[in-house]
Amino acid sequence: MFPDGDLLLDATSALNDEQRAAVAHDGDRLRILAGAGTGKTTTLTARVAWLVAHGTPAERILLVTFTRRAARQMVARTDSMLRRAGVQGGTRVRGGTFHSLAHRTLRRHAVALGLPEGFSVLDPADAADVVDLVRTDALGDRATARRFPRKATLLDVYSRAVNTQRPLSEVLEQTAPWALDRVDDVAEVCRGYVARKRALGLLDFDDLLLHWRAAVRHPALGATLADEVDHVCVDEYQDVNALQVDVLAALCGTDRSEPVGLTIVGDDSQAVYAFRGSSPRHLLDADDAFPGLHTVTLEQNYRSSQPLLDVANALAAAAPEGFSTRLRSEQLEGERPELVRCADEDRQVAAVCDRVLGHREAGIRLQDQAVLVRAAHHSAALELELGRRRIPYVKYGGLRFLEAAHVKDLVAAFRVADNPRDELSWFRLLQLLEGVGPARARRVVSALGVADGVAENEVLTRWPVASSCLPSGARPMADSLVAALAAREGEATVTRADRLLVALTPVLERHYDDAAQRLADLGSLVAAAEGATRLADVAAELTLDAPSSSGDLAGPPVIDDDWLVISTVHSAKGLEWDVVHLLHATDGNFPSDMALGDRE
DNA sequence: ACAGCTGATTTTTTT
DNA sequence: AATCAGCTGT
Repeated sequence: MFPDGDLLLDATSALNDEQRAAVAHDGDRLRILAGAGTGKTTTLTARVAWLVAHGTPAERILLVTFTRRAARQMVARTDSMLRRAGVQGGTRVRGGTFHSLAHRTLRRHAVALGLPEGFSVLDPADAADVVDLVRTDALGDRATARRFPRKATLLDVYSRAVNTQRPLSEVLEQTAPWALDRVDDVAEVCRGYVARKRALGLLDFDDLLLHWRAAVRHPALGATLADEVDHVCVDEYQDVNALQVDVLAALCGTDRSEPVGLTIVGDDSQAVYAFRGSSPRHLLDADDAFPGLHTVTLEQNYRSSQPLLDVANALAAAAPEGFSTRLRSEQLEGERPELVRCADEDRQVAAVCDRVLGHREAGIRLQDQAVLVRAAHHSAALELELGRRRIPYVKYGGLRFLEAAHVKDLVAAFRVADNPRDELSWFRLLQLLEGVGPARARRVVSALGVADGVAENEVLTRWPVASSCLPSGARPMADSLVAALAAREGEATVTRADRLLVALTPVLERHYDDAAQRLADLGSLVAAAEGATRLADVAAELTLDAPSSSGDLAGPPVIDDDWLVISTVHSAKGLEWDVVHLLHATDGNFPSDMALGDRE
């Protein structure tokens, strides 16, 4: 019955020779070095189709990506290809980001792994809040000559130490050298953070990977997990870190009874996540980790003209090591990139606006143009001017929807509604009230018995007692908020979400100067609760599968049906436009001067 | 004792 | 622009 001729034909008919060699490789260790714009997604999709045509059930193929967008796109494309070829229903490729796959695995096997069954996942901002709690506990008001590292920096230091398995002092020297004289305090905060996470049943992003690794290395459970998979495909392999390689090595290890195949795709010249422990070394040295690895290189570029690629090739050739793929295009004619010198930021903004409009006059929609920046705040001046000129735009990267303070407030309400023992969310909510700061919030939380194992349904019954810790001015708002927390029989999740928003509204109005603007965002968060069974799931889903811009959740801009894209370079990887404007192409930004500390 | 304010300080990129 | 440390008024 196999191979399935139609499927194969559909998958491979439009491929070039390089791509076909990759797709039809008949071995179970394949590395595809795919330069930018060489049809990587097409090739990987076709590879999946080829595997299915040769007998691998689609649902036993695991597709691992780094971003939710890539995961969605890849799964959708393989799905439609399989459907077109008439492969029978129920067969969907399993796909997701490293972190979301880890999350799913840990949820299913929490008990076997010794994790609390209802563990919650901390996004980096939540994690920073935990660090903040721990820091005040651990340090008290120890007098200091110098400023102590901020909570986000502390978290970064901790995370790097975990991901790279290096001593704290070494990491600190690299990331926050000015605080070296306080290693002991930093270490104490880290220890407190770990203890607190354990006590509260919380996992941060690093923990997801750590426990996933433990799961696949577990003698019995690891075998079960590997038995569910026949082939693993990993995209953007140049961005994996040591922990992720460990997971793959365990899953696809040679000691499995049924060998699990592996296809990795990457491009060492597109490695941009070294700051979070990734290293293109893992792509370069993949043949050590996976013996018998076969390599195919894709250099035929379909995105750009040759003059543009010449510039990219020249830059890449200067890299001290790596595969140095050379991109070629069939489109030999074309313009070279234009370097526009601007005397100051105002003139840069004006120049970009004029060019964007000029291109639109020439028939290129705003959607087919993009402005790329190295750091999210680099576009601030441009955004102001776009606003003045009424040019609609969507921004990717930078502050995420879920990181905005007011969004976190509503999410905290969602979480408490589902799980009244969520100490962190209580703590956050209470401090929104007038006259309530860390100290009072702490007292209320402890009066509720949140920390000391009071049954979930009993927490709210303690409210009348606990609320006596609040100043009288805060009482009415607090009471109505708590009244909204209780679930009602047969009530839809969206209705409940909306009720929470209504109760929270006066609180937010008092707390934020620009409340009107902030409240406008929150309707879409309530809408996201549609169809979810638990409110906390809305938060968890969004934590790991966050919309990449507020636009994703709020819908496209209202003014127009065409809009310009502003994106960080990081968020733009893999996308393409007809015209791209790069802001601040100056020393210190490309590359960032913060990345110039060492040779790499 | 505490919340909330003020002025100084720091500032990349993201799962 | 967000965060932090120290200050001030309740």
